Amino acid sequence: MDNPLVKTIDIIATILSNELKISYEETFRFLMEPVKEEYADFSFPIKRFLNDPDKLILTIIEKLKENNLDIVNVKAQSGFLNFKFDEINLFKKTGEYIKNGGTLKTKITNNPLNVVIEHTSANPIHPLHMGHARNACIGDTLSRLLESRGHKINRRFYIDDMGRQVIIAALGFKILNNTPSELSKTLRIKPDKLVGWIYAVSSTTLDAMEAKKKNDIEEAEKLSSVLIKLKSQDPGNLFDKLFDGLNSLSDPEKEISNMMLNYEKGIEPDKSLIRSMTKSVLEGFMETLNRLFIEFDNWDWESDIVWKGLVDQVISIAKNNKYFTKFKDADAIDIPSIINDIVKNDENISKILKLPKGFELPPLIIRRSDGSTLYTTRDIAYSIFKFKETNADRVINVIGADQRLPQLQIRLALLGLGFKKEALNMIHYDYEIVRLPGKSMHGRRGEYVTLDEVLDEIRDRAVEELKTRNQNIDDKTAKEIAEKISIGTLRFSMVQLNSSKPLTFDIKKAINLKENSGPYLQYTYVRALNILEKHGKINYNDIDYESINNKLRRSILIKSLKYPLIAAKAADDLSPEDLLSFLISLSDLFNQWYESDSVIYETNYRVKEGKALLVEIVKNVLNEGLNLLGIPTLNRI
RNA sequence: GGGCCCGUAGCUCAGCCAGGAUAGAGUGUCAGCCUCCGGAGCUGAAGGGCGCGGGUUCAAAUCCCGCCGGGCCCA
Repeated sequence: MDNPLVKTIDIIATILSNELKISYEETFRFLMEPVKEEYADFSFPIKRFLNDPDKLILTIIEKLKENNLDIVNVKAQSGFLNFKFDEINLFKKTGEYIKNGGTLKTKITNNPLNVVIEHTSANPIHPLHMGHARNACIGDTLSRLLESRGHKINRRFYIDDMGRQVIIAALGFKILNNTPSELSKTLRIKPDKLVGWIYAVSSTTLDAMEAKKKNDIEEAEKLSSVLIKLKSQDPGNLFDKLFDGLNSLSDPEKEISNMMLNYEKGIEPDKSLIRSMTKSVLEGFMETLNRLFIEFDNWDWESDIVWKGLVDQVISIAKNNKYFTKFKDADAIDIPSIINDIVKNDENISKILKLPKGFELPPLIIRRSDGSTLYTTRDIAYSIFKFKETNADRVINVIGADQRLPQLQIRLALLGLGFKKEALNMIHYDYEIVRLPGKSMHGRRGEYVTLDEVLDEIRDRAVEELKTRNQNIDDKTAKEIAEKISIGTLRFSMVQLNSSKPLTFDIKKAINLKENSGPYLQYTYVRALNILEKHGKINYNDIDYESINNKLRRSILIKSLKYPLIAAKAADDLSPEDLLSFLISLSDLFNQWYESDSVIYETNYRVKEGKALLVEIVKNVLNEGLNLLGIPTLNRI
C-alpha cells in the first residue's frame, strides 16, 4: 500500500512509460525533484523525449481522475513536465491513509532479487579499525536499504584464514604454547586485541631477523625501536618468550610454509590452533559489530572453500577450458584472449565490466608451479559459491578501491570459464581509505586506532556533553544515551561521503556534534517525539486539513511523503548517502517550523490536530530512515 | 612507463553516470534570536562560476580530447 503521493507518481510514471515507449524503471529514474521548490513538487525532463507534451498532459489528468487521485496539477514549462500537488486534498487523503495504519516505508520494487552482500571481511589478525568501519557501515546500510526495497538479502563475511599473516600470528601462539581464548580470558583482554599484539610482535620480530641477516642495519634499528614500543604494550609478560622463541628458530620461513601447507591439508595440531585463533578474533569482531547493530547471515571460511574441494573444481574446470594456458611454468587463465574474444566484441559486457581502455592485462595465475593455489583462485571459487548458495541474482562485494584490478581479473576469469551470469552480476562496491589526522596505520607494526577505541572516545565525550546540558541526568542513563550517540555519529560519518572519496575522520570534529551529523537527526527525532508526547492522541476526525495551506507546513508534508520514493531511488542507485542528505534536509525544514510555529500552543483546536498529524508523519519518516541507516533512535537526549 | 579514482565557496562536500530552469548544502567568519513545544536549535549577511586549455551541442560543472596537481594499482 503506497501513500497518495507515491501512488500518484507511480501512475504518472506508468503513463509516461507507455506513452514515451521507455521502461518504467527509466521513467522512474528521471522523475526528479526540481532544483527549486517553486517550480514544482516533482519534475520530468520531457524535452529529452518529446517536443509537444500537451496531449500527454491530458492523458495523465484523465488517468488520475479514473483512479480517484485528482490531487495534482500538470504543466509544461521550459522543457519540464511540472507536477504540483493540491496540498489540502493530499493532506486529507494522507490523514486517512495514516489513520488506517498506512506507513511511510521504501516503495517496494517490481523486480525483487536475491542479493548477496559481502562486506567487512577483515583479516582475522587484529581488531577492526576505521577502514573496516567504513566497509561495515556501507555494507550494512546497503543491506538494510535493499532489504527495505523488497529484495532478499544475504549478508556474508569472508574469513580470510589462509593468508600468510594468519599463519604468522598462529606461529606466535605456537611459541607461547597457549591458546588465544585461554590467554585472553586470564589476561582479561579482548581476543582480537591480543591477537593483534601477538601478530605485530611476531611479524616485526621476523622482519628484524631478516634485516639482520641481510645486514640492513638501518632497517634493523627501525624495527627494534618498534619492538621496544610493542614491548611496552605487553599485556602480560609475553614479549620475551615470544621474541626469544622466534629468534631461536633456525629457519622461520620454512616453519611458516610448513604450517601453511599443513593448514591447507587440514593437518593437526596446526589446523586446530589456526581455527581456534581465528575464532577468537571473530568473537572480538562480533562484539564490536554488535555495538553497531551489524550482523551477518553467514561466515564463510576460506579454508572451508579449499577443504570442500571447490578450489580444485575451479582448477579442473580451467584445465578443460580453451582459455587455459601456461605462464612461466604455472597454470594460468588467458585473460588477454578473454578480453579479445568476449569483451571487445560486446559493447554491453565491456560497459558492465568497465574495462580500462587500451590496458594490457597479463594472464591470471591460478596455481603456482609448486602446486599451491593463490588468493585469487580461492576468490574465484568463492564467487561461484556465493551465487550458488542462495541462488543469487546479484552479488555485491564491498571491498577497498585498491582491489580494483584483482576484482576485475576475477570477473574476467569467470567470464572466460563460462560463468557469464556470475561475471556480469558481481558488483565491486569500492570505497576509498579512511584517514585519521596525525595518525599512521601499520597493522604489521601494531600501529592503528581501533574501532572500539573510537567508539569509546566519542561516547565519553558525549557523556560529558550530556552532563553539562542536564545536571540531573544519572550516570547510567547518560552512558546509555551516549553510546547511541556515538553509534549515530560513527555510522553517519562513514556513509555520508561518496565512497569514491578518501575520508578523513577527525574525532574532534565528529564529537563536535554539529549539524549534518547523526546526532542532529537523533535530536530532531526526539523533538518530534516530545511534541507528540505532550500533545497526546491525535483526533483524526477533528483535523482541519486546510491548515496545511502554509508554506512551511506544505513543504514538510510533500517532502515527507516523497520519502518512499527517495529511499527507493537510493536503493536502486546503491547510494545510501542520498537517503542521508534527504533526512538532513527534512530535519532542517522541521526545525525551522519548530522555531516559528508552535504545535502545543496552537489555539485553534482543529488546526492543532492537523499540526500534530504533520509531526506524526515526520516522526515516522525519521524513524524509518534512521532505522535504514542503522542509527538508533532516542527517547530523550 | 601504463591504467583507474579525485580536483566545485576559506574548509568538508552534493550536483557529473542518464547535458537543459538564476551552480546547492554544511562548516567557518560576521550580525542577530532564550517571559513561548528541550538552543546539539533558529534568522540574516558576505563568499565560488565549477583545476587549466580546446572541442561537440540550440544548451556543458556534466560528454569528448589534451594538459596540470593529489591518491591508488600494475610494471
